[in-house]
Amino acid sequence: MTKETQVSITVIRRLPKYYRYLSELLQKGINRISSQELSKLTGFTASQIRQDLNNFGGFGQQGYGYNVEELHKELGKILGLNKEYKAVVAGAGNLGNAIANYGGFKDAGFDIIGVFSRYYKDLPFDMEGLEVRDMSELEDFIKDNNVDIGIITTSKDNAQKVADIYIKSGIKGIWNFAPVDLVVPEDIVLENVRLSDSLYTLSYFLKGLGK
Amino acid sequence: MTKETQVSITVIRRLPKYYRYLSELLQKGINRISSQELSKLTGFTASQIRQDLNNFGGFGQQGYGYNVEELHKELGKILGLNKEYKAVVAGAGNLGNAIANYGGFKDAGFDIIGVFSRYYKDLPFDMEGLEVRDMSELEDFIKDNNVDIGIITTSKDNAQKVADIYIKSGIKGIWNFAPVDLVVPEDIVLENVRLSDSLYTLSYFLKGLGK
DNA sequence: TAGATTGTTAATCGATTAACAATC
DNA sequence: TAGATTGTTAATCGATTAACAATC
Repeated sequence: MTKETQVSITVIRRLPKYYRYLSELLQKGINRISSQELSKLTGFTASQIRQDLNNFGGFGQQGYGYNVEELHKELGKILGLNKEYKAVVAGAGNLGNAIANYGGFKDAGFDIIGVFSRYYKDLPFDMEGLEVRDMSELEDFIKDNNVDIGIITTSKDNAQKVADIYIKSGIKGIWNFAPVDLVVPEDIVLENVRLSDSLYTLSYFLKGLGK
Repeated sequence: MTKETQVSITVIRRLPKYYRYLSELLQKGINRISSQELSKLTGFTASQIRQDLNNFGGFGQQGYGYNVEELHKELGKILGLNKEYKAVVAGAGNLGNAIANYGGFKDAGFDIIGVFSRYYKDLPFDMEGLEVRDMSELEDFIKDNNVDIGIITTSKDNAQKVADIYIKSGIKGIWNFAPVDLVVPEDIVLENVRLSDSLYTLSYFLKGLGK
């Protein structure tokens, strides 16, 4: 709706870090911060910080800096954290369990309202209060509850199948933990978490150390 | 030791994807691939792929392309996946549990040989066969077993304390899941997994969809 | 050999940094 | 007002893409 020209993904991926530090400052009761101070905290240059923020508007004030509370609120809006999202998890293994039970997402407005598994009949462990449903109910559940986000913590072999169900059911965003590149229509937002890629990167630099 | 001039982090982070597709090709019994075909698979341009690989050597052959098995092996070496690493997990919550029990890391040469918790006395759930030790034993355990990698799945409040123990004990790499920026000496390799950053990024694009 | 595809140099594009006038 | 710090333009740097000679 705004004329706002496409902001680059590199900028977007820095926003959560700004948001995190602003949350801390807010908690500490600090109500003013300059790009230079924010630079010390985040490790980004002051210049870059000002450039980044100015993609979304002039939140600062010359000679003063930025108001912590205001900037925090604005970044929250930009990231969509002022909204409530409903999410489901498909794949009730250890990782699905961890994601479904991590309280921090709920606090940020992401409410996980269902967990689904193919192995409903004999799950290997207790899901800690969260009722685990059979995968066959996934589609109806999403439609009935207007679920926004589908989380995939299945094995890589089942991930695309689950994604297809998500897409068919009208989900808008997929948070994928399976190590596959999912095929999704372009109006579906896909965000991948690549745990082994991250570990391999660590390994690369360890090797450089001569280990 | 090699004269190899510092390869940029953006290149490094693409390597695991190449490696993943080459593993797949290998499994399918395909033994030859061109940069153009690899481009179709990965979504990177053929030109970029050739540039990336040539940071590490000329693995291809004019008129032919790349030998899948050879390139796979070379990338494995570059990423350090031909080595064995010992790792420990600090923080035996849901996420620590998931990481410690995920078999895939073991297969890639990362052996998690210990799990540590502050709440050893009354862990809220069973750790599935993995013995959970008290945090007080962490330092000696690392020294006695020559542990390479320390994984942090504690709350953010305890993460730096754990990192300090890791550093003191001689660990070389830290894989951090806690949402804090850890302070570590520069000879320690630090790799962060930012789950909420990833979720916030998803949220940003969902919002753009008008949700 | 003719065709294909690399390795590499040069051109382009985008992102970061520097600089400074505007202004609180 | 004087000092500080933004917003923004210009300069630099780095990464991606294009092009093509080398060569299998």
